[in-house]
Amino acid sequence: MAHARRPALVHPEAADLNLYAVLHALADPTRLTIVRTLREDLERACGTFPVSVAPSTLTHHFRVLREAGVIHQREDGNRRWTTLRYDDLQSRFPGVVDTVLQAETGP
Amino acid sequence: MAHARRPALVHPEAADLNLYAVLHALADPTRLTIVRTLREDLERACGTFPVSVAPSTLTHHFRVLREAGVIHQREDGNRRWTTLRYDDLQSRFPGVVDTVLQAETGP
DNA sequence: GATTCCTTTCGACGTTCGTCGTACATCGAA
DNA sequence: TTCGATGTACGACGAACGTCGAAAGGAATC
Repeated sequence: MAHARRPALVHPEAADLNLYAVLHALADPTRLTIVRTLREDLERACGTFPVSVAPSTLTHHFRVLREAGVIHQREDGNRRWTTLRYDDLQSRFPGVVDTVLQAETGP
Repeated sequence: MAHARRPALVHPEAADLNLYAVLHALADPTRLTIVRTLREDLERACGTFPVSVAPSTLTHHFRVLREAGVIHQREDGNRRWTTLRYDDLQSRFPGVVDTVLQAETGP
């Protein structure tokens, strides 16, 4: 049996994604910056996002995004790699992510 | 000089609409129901929305929507008529309202 | 082993949220 | 003028939020 490492990361099923939770997750500048970065870069480690908050605050924002089903995180040694669950979001809430990102930057 | 009636309702300018405030305003079932109703019916009085919360709670939700610039309210005697600021929203954040409403009802 | 790096957990803080009941103000109608 | 209908203002409540610092964990490296 494998050693008990960190507690396994919880990701909701695509079918369980909740629109209100997703909208709430997107309604924050720091988190929307994370989403935008992932929309362009596919996968990144936690510490490499262009945001300026304390590390523990960043962890909090990642949890909000993860529990809303917006991002997926996987462990890899020391690092935690993050991806956008774009296909799941697109299938449940078509166009929401892109429309919101487009709205943030302006026309 | 005119009598001091109710305090005048405050509506932000279209140029001042804030995406995070709008998303937050939409991230609630009661408020999204209000928006959907207005998207279909143009103008309604406060008490005629298909929601089930206390009147004072409804007033709170209207204030959140109004201060985010999502709705417009005008006084008319006893009543307060509410409309969706669809054109303003569309010009500042194109597609956001319709995409979100569509996402709520599902494919 | 010791050290360093990346990230989390915990506790704390002030703020905001969604909800409600009560009281109040206004208007139109009886 | 009195009454009912409409909607607000206020205060309260528990819960959640966004933020941070301190401490700790695990993994990689020395």
